[in-house]
Amino acid sequence: MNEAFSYSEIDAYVDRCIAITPEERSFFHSILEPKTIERKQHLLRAGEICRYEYYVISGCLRSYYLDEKGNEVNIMFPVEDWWLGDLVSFTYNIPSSLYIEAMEDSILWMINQENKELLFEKVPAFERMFRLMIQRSLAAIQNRLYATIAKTAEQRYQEFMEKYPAIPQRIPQHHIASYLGITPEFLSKIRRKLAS
Amino acid sequence: MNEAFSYSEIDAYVDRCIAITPEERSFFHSILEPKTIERKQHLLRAGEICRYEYYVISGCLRSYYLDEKGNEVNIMFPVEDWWLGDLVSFTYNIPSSLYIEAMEDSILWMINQENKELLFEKVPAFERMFRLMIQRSLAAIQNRLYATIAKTAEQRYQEFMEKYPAIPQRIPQHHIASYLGITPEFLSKIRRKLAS
DNA sequence: CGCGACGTTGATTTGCCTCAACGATTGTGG
DNA sequence: CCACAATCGTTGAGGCAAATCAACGTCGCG
Repeated sequence: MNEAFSYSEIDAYVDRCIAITPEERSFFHSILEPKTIERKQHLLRAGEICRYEYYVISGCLRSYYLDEKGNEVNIMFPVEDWWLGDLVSFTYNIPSSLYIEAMEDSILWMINQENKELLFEKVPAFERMFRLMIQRSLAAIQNRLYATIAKTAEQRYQEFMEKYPAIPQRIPQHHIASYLGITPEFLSKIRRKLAS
Repeated sequence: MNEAFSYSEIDAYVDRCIAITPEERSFFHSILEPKTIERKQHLLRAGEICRYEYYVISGCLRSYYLDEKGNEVNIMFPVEDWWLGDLVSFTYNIPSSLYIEAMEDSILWMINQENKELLFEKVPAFERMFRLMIQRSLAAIQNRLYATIAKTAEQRYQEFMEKYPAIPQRIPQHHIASYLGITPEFLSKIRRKLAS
């Protein structure tokens, strides 16, 4: 394992959620597996079972699915200090409907189902950490749903730019349009309008 | 406490998620508080802190928020065997942005923040049960978001009818329209089209 | 250089909203 | 038990947000 795989980021993440002993931390470290992925490569494809949950040390990815017309619909753009994976596929061992593609060369920690269970048994506090993580995801996706239902594309775009000002530098605009639930052409028109 | 407050439904719910001992079950029962609410009464209003999580023994409710124009936007229609509450408000003790109204006279179990923590300490398996519950909520709301982004109102209505065929008998149509993110008038037109 | 990926622009179409009006049903007080 | 209001669903005309389609300019890169 090379030195790009530092525990410091993920340790800081853990410390923000729960308090653990040095021994518990060591055990946690022991079940983390390193993973690197190059730009344009896929971490997961629809139909595969998602065997891991991933923590992003560095890099940028996108998760998406294909709608019935075959259009890619972007779900999220995980960057540094985010967790990602297909929780449903991972938990129930069923084929995923998601694709995950690296948008930049990325460095990740990964943890498999069996070891995650083991971790929960040995250190129940981690059950809490993951519950808190899911809870935050739930809150975030709820807000996104309400925005999609009740707000215009222009408002959603402005909120996206406020919330994730760094993402547009790393992700092509047409992918952001897809995330917002609009066409690239329409996003372009929104930007023109806002610029004037 | 009268006999309408039966443990059998919630016990069955627990048993579907985790295995516990009779003593653990007794402790769980000891922290449940009974609650009845009449049709048209509110269980929660925006601005209040959500002090409880609720399990529905019987009845039907709706949770909604007000968008910036003051329109009610329905979020879910909890019925028998569902959990509800405002997780964000409950967890972080911040004012809720949700309203919860009973659509029928309803019978609930409720559990407060302090006792929930106590439960997690005494019986860690419950941390798992709540994690699984949140996980299912997350999966459900994700699907709803993707449907809202990528599908037409007609498709969403048909999926709603397949998934919750019993709800339309209990909830007025204009509330279902709001849940689907469309106007009552447009839902009416969709129904006319589908009927022919 | 030439090709593919990306963003922009304009013309046209469509999904859904707004507003206004109108029955049908339910509920409620006199 | 009736009268009346409130609630709920429907219908139609018109309008707007956003999609579709097609064309074009730019940039980075093999």
